[in-house]
Amino acid sequence: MDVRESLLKATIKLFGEVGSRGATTRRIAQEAGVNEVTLFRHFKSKDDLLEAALESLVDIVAAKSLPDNPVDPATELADWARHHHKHLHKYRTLIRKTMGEFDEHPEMCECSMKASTKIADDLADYLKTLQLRGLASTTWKPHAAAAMLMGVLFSDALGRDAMSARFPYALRDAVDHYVPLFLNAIAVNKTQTS
Amino acid sequence: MDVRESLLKATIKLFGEVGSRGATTRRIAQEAGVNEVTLFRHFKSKDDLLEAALESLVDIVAAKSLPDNPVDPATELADWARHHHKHLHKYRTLIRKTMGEFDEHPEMCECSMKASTKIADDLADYLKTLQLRGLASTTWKPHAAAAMLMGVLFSDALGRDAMSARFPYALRDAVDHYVPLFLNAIAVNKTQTS
DNA sequence: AATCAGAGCAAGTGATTACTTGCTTGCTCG
DNA sequence: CGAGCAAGCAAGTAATCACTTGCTCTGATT
Repeated sequence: MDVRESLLKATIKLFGEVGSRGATTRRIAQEAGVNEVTLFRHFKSKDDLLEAALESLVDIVAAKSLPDNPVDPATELADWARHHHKHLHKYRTLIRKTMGEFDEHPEMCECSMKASTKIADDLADYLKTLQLRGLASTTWKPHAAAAMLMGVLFSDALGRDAMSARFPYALRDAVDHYVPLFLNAIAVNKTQTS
Repeated sequence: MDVRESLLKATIKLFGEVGSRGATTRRIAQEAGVNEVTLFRHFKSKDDLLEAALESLVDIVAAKSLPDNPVDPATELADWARHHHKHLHKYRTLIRKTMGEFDEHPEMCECSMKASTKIADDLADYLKTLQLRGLASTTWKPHAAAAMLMGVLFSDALGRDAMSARFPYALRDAVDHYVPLFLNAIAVNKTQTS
């Protein structure tokens, strides 16, 4: 594996475990299996490395999107929610660290925020289409509804290991509890699929 | 003001700004207007001080609770949501830092998690009462619904300064968008109040 | 065979960290 | 007056941090 690539990978891993101040250049180099000096030959500073590492990760998350032409909102939203809930949970420690360091290093976290905003916009667009086609009520704002679904997925994925009492149902069943509630919230016309 | 008290206050302020690793004992002492040595005469270590500081803060949040006997769910939930949304937003930087440091210092954050769990339990109890009295649908689990409302308040309060595009409405109006959606979600019987 | 870029290694820089020690100062209570 | 306690102050400890310098080695290319 490329030296630069393994440095980025090691940085992401350590940053998720111990944050930017805990991920020392020595530990990163050791984790990547290279000399510390080599690290500084590839990146001009630690901040430079951190920024590059976070940017390299964002590409992965952007993938999954909702269909332009809604056919079965219940199923489509459930699939979408399951996908993003899984991702949020997988990267939960890293996301927690990113949030904690936002106020000190906003430029470092900017790409993460952009990714999250893009996902929210996609969802809001989809919800607006539902409204336009008469598949859902029109009493709510798409961005507010999007915030609602994303909010519960986010806080579940990030909070269930810290506050297990707040989420007394299995991780894999979580989305099945939230999506029906959300469908009620936006008043989707019931179109049973089986 | 008491020396110990001003140390706790300074710790909370700095921790919210720069996290535990950034809040050095020197800066804390300076912020509190006391000598660094005095800090160590009151707290045996920096970790000891941090834990005491976070604990001293939790008492404030516990206050507001929902009525045992629901009369007007729409108004009661809106009041409750506004109150907690305000608190979450006020302490957003501190909460972000706490989340970021959870994996490294879980014992330090435990009291925060307990406070959050208590609030969620209160809400879940209230929602269960709504179900028992026939004021809402019974197709959902109280904890899942509670997670939904708290989730959107949480992610709005913590995310709107970092991702303003995701929340294209004023902070003060946010709750007014979320609560109607939530009332739909749990299918509260419409009881207009005016 | 000669060259040269990329990586390792040993050592060291100056700054900063949490925390300690020894001593002095000032306030309060009897 | 005098005892005792709480705080300030100067200085120092050992560790760790990001980052640099100078040199050596290796392997591919020309």
